[in-house]
Amino acid sequence: MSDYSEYSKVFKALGDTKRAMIVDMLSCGELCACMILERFDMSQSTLSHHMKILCECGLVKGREQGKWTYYSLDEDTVSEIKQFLCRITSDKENCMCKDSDCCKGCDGNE
Amino acid sequence: MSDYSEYSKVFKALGDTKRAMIVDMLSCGELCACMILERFDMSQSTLSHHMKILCECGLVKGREQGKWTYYSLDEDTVSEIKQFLCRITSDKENCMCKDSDCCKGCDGNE
DNA sequence: TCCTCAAATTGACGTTTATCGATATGACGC
DNA sequence: GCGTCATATCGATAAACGTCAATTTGAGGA
Repeated sequence: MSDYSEYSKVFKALGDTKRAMIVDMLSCGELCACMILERFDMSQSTLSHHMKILCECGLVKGREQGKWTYYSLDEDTVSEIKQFLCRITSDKENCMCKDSDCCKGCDGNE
Repeated sequence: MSDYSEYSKVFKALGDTKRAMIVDMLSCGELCACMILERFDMSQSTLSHHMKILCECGLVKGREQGKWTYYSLDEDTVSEIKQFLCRITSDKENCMCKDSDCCKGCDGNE
């Protein structure tokens, strides 16, 4: 049904403080790598690595223009991950937990 | 301003497939550890470790009752993490990126 | 008071991650 | 074509992570 492992990549990406900050920065619009780098105390190779992770999970898109690479949020993925987060944290009428032998607690079940 | 590292813990917790599944299970209501364990192919100590991580980041609450421990989602944290996700992914009028030397792109800035 | 059972903790392991410096790639201007 | 600049990739390293089996803790029942 829901692809946990796909979205886990996104959560893993957001699980790093600096990557969460990068996402926050990009939420205001496209930025080129050097602008992002300026804001952080990290090497260029480390930033590049973080951007790769953000891109690979789908949260961020890269657009190359000459020497520069511009990054921006992928709004589709953003909205998907929000939906996913809502889905796994909200009660479901037909949840698997509602049938048979789950959600009764140990007492009622043994 | 916003405490990235606090919420990064929550994302890190959700970044593991199995923990995301556990959250999904708990969204339908309280469950005791043994019920969760039944659903997974993992050792009891591994489950206990995952539950600890989920509790420590605030996503899940544990309630001990006799021999058993019942787990449930902490709705406050759930709502906070949703808000945080929205915040870092949506455009902000007074975003730090809107001032001075950011968001102009490299061309306009050097 | 024992024994049993649920859960947490410990210690070990192999894997993944974050980071860096160094190097490679590829675009631009001369 | 040659330096320079922006990024990406590589290789190394130390820390963090997921997992298990074994042990400990603590509650309940005989």
